[in-house]
Amino acid sequence: MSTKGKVLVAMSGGIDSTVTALMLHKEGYEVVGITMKTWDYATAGGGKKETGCCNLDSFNDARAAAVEHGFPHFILDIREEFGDFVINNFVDEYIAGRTPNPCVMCNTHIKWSALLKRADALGCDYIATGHYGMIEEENGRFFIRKGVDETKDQSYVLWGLPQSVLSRTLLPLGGYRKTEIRQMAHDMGYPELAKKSESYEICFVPDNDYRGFLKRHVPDLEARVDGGNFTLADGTIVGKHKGYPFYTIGQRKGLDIALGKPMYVTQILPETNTVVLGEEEELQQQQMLVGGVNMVKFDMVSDGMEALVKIRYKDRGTPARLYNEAGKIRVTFYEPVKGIAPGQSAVFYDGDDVIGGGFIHKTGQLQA
RNA sequence: AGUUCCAUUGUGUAAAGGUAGCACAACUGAUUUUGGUUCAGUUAGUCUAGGUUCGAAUCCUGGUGGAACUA
Repeated sequence: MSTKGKVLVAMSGGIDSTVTALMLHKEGYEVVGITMKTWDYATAGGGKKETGCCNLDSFNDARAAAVEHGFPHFILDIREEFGDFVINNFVDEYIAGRTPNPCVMCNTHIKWSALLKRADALGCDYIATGHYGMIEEENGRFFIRKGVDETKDQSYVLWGLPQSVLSRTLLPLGGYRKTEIRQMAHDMGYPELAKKSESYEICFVPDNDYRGFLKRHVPDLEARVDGGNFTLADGTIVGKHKGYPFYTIGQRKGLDIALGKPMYVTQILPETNTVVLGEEEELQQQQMLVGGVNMVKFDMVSDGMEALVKIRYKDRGTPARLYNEAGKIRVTFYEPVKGIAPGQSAVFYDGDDVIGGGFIHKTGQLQA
């Protein structure tokens, strides 16, 4: 019956993953659904989220779809690994004065390995998710290509996946546009899914208040860091802030300081609990150093290689050249880029293909 | 305890007798599988008590508060 193979599909209960499962089922794959429990919503409060990469709220929907179409569905409790890794890393990074991207950490270190482990146990050939991206193979390497729908492309959050995982991953939505997926959900008999709004927010911060989450998670943090100085680049003190972990590079809103011009956070200095503010031009950087690199399309960066580099999720990318530098990659942009935040992911593209990616280590003029 | 100057939304500033406006901040919404950005919209002010005037932020008097100068 499974002419195409057996596939474990990560189902959140949202529109994208549900359509993914049904699409593969229709195509003749033997589908097994799985919903990962990453975080305990009962204790976290909130819960009006709809589709998402990792929420449990609509896990009943996932199960219902599986039952209706006659394939099995499991729940996988990965709260422990998720908490130990993703949440601790998230907190540690902010305390280090950096800006983490927990979705990337989860995809790279938790979600796919948990899926793969389960896939092996269940005898599945593949794993699949509802990400908007495509997996291609060339010269013996598997890589991710941007989804056809540029506005929904999620290749950015998948840069960390190793070859061993990519070779067994299916991303069936990558060739479609979101509007087509909505139509499919509708046609497949899930009109209410088709209407669900997009998810946002970090899955373990349902109220969208990461500052509050940090305070609750590290009880003495607030008292320890409250009342540091806002300064300008030249060191002039212009005000008091609520503690360096509660700010991020490029931030404009919430500074509660009126200087007549829009001011942005340009530097975070944990050692002195100082947050440096500057005008828009001061956010511009033309170089950065990227560490923790995972190569995807190619097995290495050749010095001077040209690439389109994204420094945040919704970023059209900026042309740059890449150079190897002591185990890291130095990126030199062709033009200044605004608000590069250490801790965020940098993803290198060759056209629509992900060459590789890493974490932004530092920015600014670097010694060559 | 003398003289002078000043007082306008949360902050900084416009309005030289005729609709109190701008920037920043704040709030709300749109956008977004991270943070952030961006966009749209909203709120909110003439220190106080009198006077002149058809009409006062604006002119006059007292008060209050701040700044500069005076021995």
